[in-house]
Amino acid sequence: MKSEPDVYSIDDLKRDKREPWDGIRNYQVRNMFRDQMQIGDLAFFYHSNCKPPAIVGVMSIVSEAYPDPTQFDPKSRYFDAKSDKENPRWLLRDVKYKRKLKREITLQELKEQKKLENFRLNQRGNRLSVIPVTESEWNFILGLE
DNA sequence: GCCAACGTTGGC
DNA sequence: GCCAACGTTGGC
Repeated sequence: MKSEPDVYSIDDLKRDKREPWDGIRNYQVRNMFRDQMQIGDLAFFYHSNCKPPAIVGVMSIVSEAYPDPTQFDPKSRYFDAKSDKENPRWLLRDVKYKRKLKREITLQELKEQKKLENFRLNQRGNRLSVIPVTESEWNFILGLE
């Protein structure tokens, strides 16, 4: 799961311990939140749009999917005037801090790994901010730590 | 700052 | 339903 560190970083999550992962405005990600995730699932925290982009920590999914309140807040940058309270368009899940990696695993390093050729993060043009990770990819990446 | 690779919007 | 124009993401 990607976040820009100057907006919300792994250290922010370490401080907050638990946080709603709000601001998702992409239908594919919305559907993943709704259908694919389960409470207890683990996720990597990825710092995007920074130097260097890297996987920096591990967190867990700790809630079911529920409506993202920022879509109804006109003051929020994530406000969506077309969303309806009766039928909310955007969902989120709460995540909980688990740990920081012992060291950052940079995108560059991930791209150098033959075993991660098919990893979605490594594929060009991939702009999804939440990306599925297979169990073998997960274990391999943790082995790089 | 550039730009590739999307996703979204809206006219037709 | 098509597609041009526009907006966004995010690596570089």
